[in-house]
Amino acid sequence: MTDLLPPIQTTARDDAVLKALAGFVRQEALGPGEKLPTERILAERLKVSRNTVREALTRWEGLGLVERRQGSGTYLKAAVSPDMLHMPLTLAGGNDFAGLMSTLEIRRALEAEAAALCAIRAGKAELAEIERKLDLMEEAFQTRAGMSSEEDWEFHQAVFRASGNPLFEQIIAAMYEMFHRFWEHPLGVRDFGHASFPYHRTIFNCIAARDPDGARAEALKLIATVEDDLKRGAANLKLSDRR
Amino acid sequence: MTDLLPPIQTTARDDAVLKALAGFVRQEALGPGEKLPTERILAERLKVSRNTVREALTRWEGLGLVERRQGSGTYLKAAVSPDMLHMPLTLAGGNDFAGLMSTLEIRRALEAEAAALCAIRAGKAELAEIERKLDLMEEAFQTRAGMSSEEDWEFHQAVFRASGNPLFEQIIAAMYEMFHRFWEHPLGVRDFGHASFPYHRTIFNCIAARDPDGARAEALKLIATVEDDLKRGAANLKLSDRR
DNA sequence: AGTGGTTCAATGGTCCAACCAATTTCTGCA
DNA sequence: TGCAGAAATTGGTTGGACCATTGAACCACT
Repeated sequence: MTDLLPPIQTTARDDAVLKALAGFVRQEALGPGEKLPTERILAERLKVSRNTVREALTRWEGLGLVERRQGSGTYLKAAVSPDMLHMPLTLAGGNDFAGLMSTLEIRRALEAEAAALCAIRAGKAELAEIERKLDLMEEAFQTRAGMSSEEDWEFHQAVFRASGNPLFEQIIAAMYEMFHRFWEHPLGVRDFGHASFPYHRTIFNCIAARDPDGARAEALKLIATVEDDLKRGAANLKLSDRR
Repeated sequence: MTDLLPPIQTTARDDAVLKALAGFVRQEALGPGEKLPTERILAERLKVSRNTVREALTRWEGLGLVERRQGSGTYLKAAVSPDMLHMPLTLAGGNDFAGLMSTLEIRRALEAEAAALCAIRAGKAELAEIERKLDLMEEAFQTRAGMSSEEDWEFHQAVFRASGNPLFEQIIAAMYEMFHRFWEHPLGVRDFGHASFPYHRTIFNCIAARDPDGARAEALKLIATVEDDLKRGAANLKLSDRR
């Protein structure tokens, strides 16, 4: 019945500090990379203890909004506005074949959707950026005769960014991280990722042609090749070297 | 060239504290709701200052893993294992409607995939559980003449669980939480969710019939109705009451 | 001019010892 | 037995101190 009676907040110093700090960042128009006031100065200005300031900054650090460098200062790592919404996502993934497949299933769903949305929404600038990343990737592929994780990932990121939905990039980044956490060497499959190579351009072509369904289909094919590689790798070494 | 020279880590007390604490939780087999040692005790046992312990716990609190109650103690809020991946999602606010649509786009991608996987993998027990939740939801719909968030969510959860991939439930739970944080009152749409009602059963029918493509299609229709409700709501009150 | 070493102030990281505020537990009276 | 008040427990806050790292200024030497 009385569900809408949130407990009153008699003490919430850290939150108050963060609110004030967010306001300060906005007023000063601070962007990523810029340095914000010293802990000691903040403590003095806000009339709270330095410990309280530190707890507040620890929160922001945990959210990836801020980076603290001892001896140097505290720097903004992302754009911060007073009305942001944070939702911590903690994934308890198993470090085994099933875990890898789990991340791939998520990627399959999200990459397909993101590619389709991208085909609908990407502007000219975003399109150009994607093509640039694609060229870089293809060049790296020719030069080093193999897939480059770095350039490959940057291409995908460009697509996610152009999807107009920031959540895609963030969530898939988590999947990517889980995937790479124990994929230090390619599971014995020497040409891991080779098969996925051509689909990068086909995805881009569909996006450039404003063909959402095509983009989705090509993205699905790409993920399918990765799943295939993974299964081959699992068969190869039977996952004996668990991390 | 020398890309593989990561900066060395000379100090990382709080991380060490969290690692130790995670190990403790695992060894003691502590679950959600259970109380963990006092800050003072932790400080003494780990031979670190209480301040350090507090910074570590502040991190976990920010991640939603733990809840601190003054005068009472610190309690686990979620299962915690030493090898978890934390990925704070942050939605740069501004426009409420855009934020809601962002979460819905993720849901569209994941719910469709989960429903399809569920149609392939669900066992008899899982199928029965889903149907039970469906019955409960339909009963609540008749009784209260409206969608019930609670029973509706439980139905979807049952589907995700039966998908065989725990990541679906975890990620969509985060989306669900974000969605409800925006949607404190139903945006002026009195029959929000009504249109989605019939699709719950059609989804279940497809799953029971082992029809992945059908399940995916019905899930997409369901999300489409929610998006529709949302757009209606946005048009209604023109988003004048920004939080 | 430039290279490398030294000094020194600024800054985040840690520690300590109190005290405050909310909660829980215990105690003693009715 | 029941309950109000005292006492202990626990997270929240404060202030002050010191350590470790950083970066800039300065200096000596080539």
